[in-house]
Amino acid sequence: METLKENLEEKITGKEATTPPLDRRVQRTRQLLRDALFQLIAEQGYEAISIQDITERANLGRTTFYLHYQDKEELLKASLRALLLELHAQVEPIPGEICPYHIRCIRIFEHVARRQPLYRALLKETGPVNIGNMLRDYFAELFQRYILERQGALCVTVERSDLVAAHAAGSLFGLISWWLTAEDAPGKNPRPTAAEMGQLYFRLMSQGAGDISQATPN
Amino acid sequence: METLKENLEEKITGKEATTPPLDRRVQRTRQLLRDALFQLIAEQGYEAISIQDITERANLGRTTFYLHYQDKEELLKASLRALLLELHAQVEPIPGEICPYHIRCIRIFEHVARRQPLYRALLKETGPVNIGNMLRDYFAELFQRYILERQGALCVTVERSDLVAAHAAGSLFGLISWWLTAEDAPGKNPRPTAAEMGQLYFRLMSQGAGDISQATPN
Amino acid sequence: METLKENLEEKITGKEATTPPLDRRVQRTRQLLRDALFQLIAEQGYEAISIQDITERANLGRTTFYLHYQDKEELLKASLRALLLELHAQVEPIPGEICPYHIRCIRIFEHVARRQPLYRALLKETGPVNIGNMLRDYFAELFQRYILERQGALCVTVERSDLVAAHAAGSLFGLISWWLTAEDAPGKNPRPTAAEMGQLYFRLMSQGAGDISQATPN
Amino acid sequence: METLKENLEEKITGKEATTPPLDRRVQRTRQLLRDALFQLIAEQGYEAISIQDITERANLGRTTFYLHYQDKEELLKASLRALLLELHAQVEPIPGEICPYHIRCIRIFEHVARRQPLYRALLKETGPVNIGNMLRDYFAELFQRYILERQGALCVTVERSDLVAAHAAGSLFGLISWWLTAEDAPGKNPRPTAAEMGQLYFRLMSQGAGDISQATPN
DNA sequence: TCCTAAGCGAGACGGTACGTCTTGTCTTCCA
DNA sequence: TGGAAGACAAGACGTACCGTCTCGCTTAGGA
Repeated sequence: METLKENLEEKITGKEATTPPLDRRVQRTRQLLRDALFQLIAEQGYEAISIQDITERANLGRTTFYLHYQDKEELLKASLRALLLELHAQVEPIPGEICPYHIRCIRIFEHVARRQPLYRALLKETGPVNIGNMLRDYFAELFQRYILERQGALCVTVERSDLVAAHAAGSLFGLISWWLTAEDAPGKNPRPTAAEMGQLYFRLMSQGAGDISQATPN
Repeated sequence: METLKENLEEKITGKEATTPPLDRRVQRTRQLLRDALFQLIAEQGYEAISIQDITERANLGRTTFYLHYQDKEELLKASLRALLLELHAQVEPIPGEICPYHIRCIRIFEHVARRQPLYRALLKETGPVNIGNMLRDYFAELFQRYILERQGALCVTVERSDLVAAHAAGSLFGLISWWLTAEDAPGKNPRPTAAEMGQLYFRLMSQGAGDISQATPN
Repeated sequence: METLKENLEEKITGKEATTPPLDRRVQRTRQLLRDALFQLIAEQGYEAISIQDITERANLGRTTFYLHYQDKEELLKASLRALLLELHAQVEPIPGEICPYHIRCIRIFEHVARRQPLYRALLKETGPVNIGNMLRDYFAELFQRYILERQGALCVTVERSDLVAAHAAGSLFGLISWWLTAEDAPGKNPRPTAAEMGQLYFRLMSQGAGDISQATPN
Repeated sequence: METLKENLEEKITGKEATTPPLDRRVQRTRQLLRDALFQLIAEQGYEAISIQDITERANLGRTTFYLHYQDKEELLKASLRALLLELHAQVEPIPGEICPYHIRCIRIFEHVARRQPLYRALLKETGPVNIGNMLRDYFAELFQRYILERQGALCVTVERSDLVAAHAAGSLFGLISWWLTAEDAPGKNPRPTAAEMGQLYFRLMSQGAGDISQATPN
């Protein structure tokens, strides 16, 4: 069950992992590029950024960028992989820890809260890579694992586990999106806390929004 | 409650609606541009399209594009508004018709099925506009309307109706995404039909995926 | 010897003369265009003017321009022909009048003085038509006529009369250019009057700048 | 008295002279652009040339043009400066050489003869820069220098030396124009040689076209 | 008096060139 | 060898004019 984490780690270091030590300068340069990208995304959104912008922010020459990444997109992917790894580390129980699922749900929202400006930018304007889809895929994998563990206890047959995972991931994605966009206007209900969001999400997953089967509108 | 439809209609025709006749040539030209855009999106994805491409496909001069739209993005928005209007027309009950919600859910998937290649491209690679968010917003509005009608019958208080709408929309989005991506490989379960998807979606909404509260994995 | 005047008149009215009456409105419209052009040339120079500018200044629709002239250039030519006709009328002696050549020289500068802003703009920045060449050609023709009348009295053989005409025209052109550009700064010699310029020009033509044959500079 | 040459050299190399080495590639590229421009001017005239045309002829990318010159006009100016420098080098006596003015006049026409096609195009159709005026200004400077050296020997007072220079330059310009345009038709006088033109020009300058003061035409 | 042809305005359209911006490649130096 | 600097090709962008066209309005002059 550690495959996910390993997968992510592999993905993040990517081909970088192949040449093991890899000159510290190189590592430092790449880190500078990644940091610059995330800073700029939070400020202007992904689309508006040029490679020039990134290297200027990172105090590097434009040519240097191409020594490490082919594309703005490749850099984005690498950076997102790092972000997901961070998410994973903060959500999954540490070995030996008992951590029921609803706690993990809360932890997800806590992670998002910590990185609020970045997520806000990422979710609002999605570049060619579609961070949304990447997140959804990760969430789907997360839930599929759970469903497989609990098979039989759910009203959904295992064969459709991927489908349910898509449902859960989509919902989570929608909720995060709503949460980051919701304003804390006076007179309105205050924006829920991360814990409340996590609880609510868990309830929506397990029980749905209520029995609406006899609805006959119009 | 017809505001949505009216809104959409207003938005699509936009300022075009103000000067009622608006030279048929203009209407035709804009239609050509919209059609060309959707064709090309299905073929290459949004990002890869240049304005040159669009006008060539539409058999128009490049300059003409700028007489009608500022941006590739503006054209996309107008086109998406038209698509949503189409969706709306196919989902909402015609006056006098009785159409319970689960039927509407099925109709949504039927609409998607009809426009499969387009949706596949739109959902996969999202440009600056994020069709996903637009769809989610529409779905959210759809469900919020329903929740308001049925308030009391749901386990969610009305004050959080927008939150639940975000959940429902996100889930729907996730399911559509999964549905369009799922392949019909032999040995695997066959891809569900639109009706099955609609039913399933309705059940997930109303009852959730099952009681998973006592989960203690890991 | 009146061919020149007739030529000019023919040229100005151009094909317009073919359909004799030619609706007064048409005449008026063309006049408006010509006036607008000269105004704008004096203000911005020829190159910077767009057809839009001309028609706006003339209070006409852009399409209307093309009903009368093919080009900005064609309009310029027509306008210049009118200007040359004016020059001719003011320089040539009226029938019966005795008018020695040095008087005509003065009249040329008087004409230029009257139209100062226009000439300044025309000489400084020459468009594709090269008003300079047109003027030079006219001057050359003027002097050639004189040379032919006086043949024998000049140190230049008749066979080279066109050459001398080119010399005279070029010089005149240079002097006008200098005259229109020279500023009347305090401490400097005051800018010569039109009469002085005419006299000087006549002297330079007939006697040259002085005997410089024994020069051995450097 | 060497200021002129130095001025010209400064102007040609322009700011390019400030960073002495200036990558040979840059020098080569600019040379290619200049050559392409002159070729095309001789073929089609200045106005008809697009920047595209220039860079294609020079085997360069269109963008590259803008790395070196702002405008077609700026390139023209730079090219003309080089041409004038060439003229200057061929006309002025080399140090120690004794070269009376009438010889220099001949050399001017010899230079023009060498560059015939170019000059023909430049004089006929003058773009916004007006090569004519640039040449005239150079000629004027040339003659003003001479007049200052010989002051007293001329019938024109020194205070008006600029005026006489304008006369001389204009005349020279007119003669060159005529010379390049004159055709060598059978039955007509043969086109004069460069030496003849130089001699003639010198005589027209020093003695004028003859005494025409008692003319009473018409 | 009507009505019919012409002048004219408005503006959609295709086309060409412009000057700018970004990308990715390459080459040359420097540490 | 990693990185800086920067020339260069390629190509899309949005803008500005151009010249053509179609559509109606108005305004005479001839029936």
